[in-house]
Amino acid sequence: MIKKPSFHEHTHAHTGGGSAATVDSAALLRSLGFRVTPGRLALLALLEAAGTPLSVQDVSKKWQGTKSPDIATLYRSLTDLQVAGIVQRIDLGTGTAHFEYTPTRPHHHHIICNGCGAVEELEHCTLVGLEDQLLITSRQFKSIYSHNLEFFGQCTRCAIKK
Amino acid sequence: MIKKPSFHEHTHAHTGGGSAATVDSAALLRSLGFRVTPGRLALLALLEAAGTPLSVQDVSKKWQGTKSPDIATLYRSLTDLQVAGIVQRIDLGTGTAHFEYTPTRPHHHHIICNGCGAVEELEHCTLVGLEDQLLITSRQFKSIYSHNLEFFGQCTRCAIKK
DNA sequence: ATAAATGCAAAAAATTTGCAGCCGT
DNA sequence: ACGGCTGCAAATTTTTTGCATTTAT
Repeated sequence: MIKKPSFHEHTHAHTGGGSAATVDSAALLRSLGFRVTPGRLALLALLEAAGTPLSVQDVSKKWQGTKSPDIATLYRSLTDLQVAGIVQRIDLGTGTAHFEYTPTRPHHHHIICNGCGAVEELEHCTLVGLEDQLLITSRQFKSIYSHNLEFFGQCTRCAIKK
Repeated sequence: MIKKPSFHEHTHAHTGGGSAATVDSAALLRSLGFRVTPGRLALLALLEAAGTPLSVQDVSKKWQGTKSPDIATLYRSLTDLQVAGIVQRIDLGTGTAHFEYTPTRPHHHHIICNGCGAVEELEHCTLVGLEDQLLITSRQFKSIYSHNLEFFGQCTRCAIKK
């Protein structure tokens, strides 16, 4: 189901100079063995600008300038990028997959409002230590690659309304 | 989207005497305002016996004795029970919802194998303290009701195979 | 030139909804 | 008897797949 991409011999580009906080997505894509297409670049730019996890529907709606790529293409791209590790798939409890691209920001999690669905990004994650600890007591596992952590609560606005 | 159930004036049954580790699901259902039907009881029993989160498909396949309830009924029941808080909806990263009923065991999380999908249940959760801490720094949130936490790694069996 | 990326159509899978009849309380 | 619960059919929504065409390298 999930296949690792075949890495190329390119360097793991991160555009050394580091022009502002923006990442050179083109170089990043290339370094991962992807071809640099306008669609891919626009997709990553859109995700990055959004600042919150988006569903495929969201992406399609927010797409601007050119006509949005086909839904099928979006699913394919996002899945590929997620497998490559530069896009994270997040479960907001809505039943549909959401994707996040955070080339600059560190690994983190979210808190979602049960009332209105508002998503707040949390400061960086403190679970790395926990992973090591878990592996010690785990019977079946010797390695952890990733984790998902989402909190669900009520945002202040919804708290007032009710 | 997710609304808390309106509790009745019944007592929060847990069959006082505590006959074995098994919970009196009938009383529990009643205490939450649900009707006690053979389907509900069998569903909870099946989930409890499974010992791992099940999808609606899983439930339907594992159903035994009588003919499995309709998929629509399963979705309705599981959603209701989840809203009531006695069933948890878990995201195993498969894209389909999984449900868990653990009336006796404490709140916990899972580690899922990226290779074969094996699910191991982790010892109880240590995140409660973290929640309080998060709320202090959160801008938009003052209360957290729940959280999802799943780890993804490689189980020892899959580690050998590759 | 080659293989990857995309669009389009279609299929498959997951989830929801409407409504009539059944059953727990 | 009332209202919740269920089955059945159908509709929606989400996600995947096949194939011909375009495009990056």
